[in-house]
Amino acid sequence: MTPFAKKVYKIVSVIPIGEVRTYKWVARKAGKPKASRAVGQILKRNHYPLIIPCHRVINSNNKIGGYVFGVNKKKLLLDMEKEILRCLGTRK
DNA sequence: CAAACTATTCAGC
DNA sequence: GCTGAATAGTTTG
Repeated sequence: MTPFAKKVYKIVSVIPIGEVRTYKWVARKAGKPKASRAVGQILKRNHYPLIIPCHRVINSNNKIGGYVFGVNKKKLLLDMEKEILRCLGTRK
């Protein structure tokens, strides 16, 4: 576990459901605004996918970068989380 | 330690 | 909108 990775994990795990953050945003929070690519790599090779909502981390322009299970799955995942929020919030 | 790789980002056209 | 170059960190040898 590298220090930078640790920061990234913590930051990403703080992202709320239904929200998305960009690699740049995470990198900036980690203290390395230029390490956006490194962030993506860490998420890709992370050993704790359960505590790291990597599907909530996308590139700029709200575009999905990549995903081990497929970009389409990632997109659906985000949409699914929105429905979860709707269930919890409006309790509909 | 150095080289290669990467789910990116920015600038130029 | 697409192509090319640059940045920083992880991983592997």
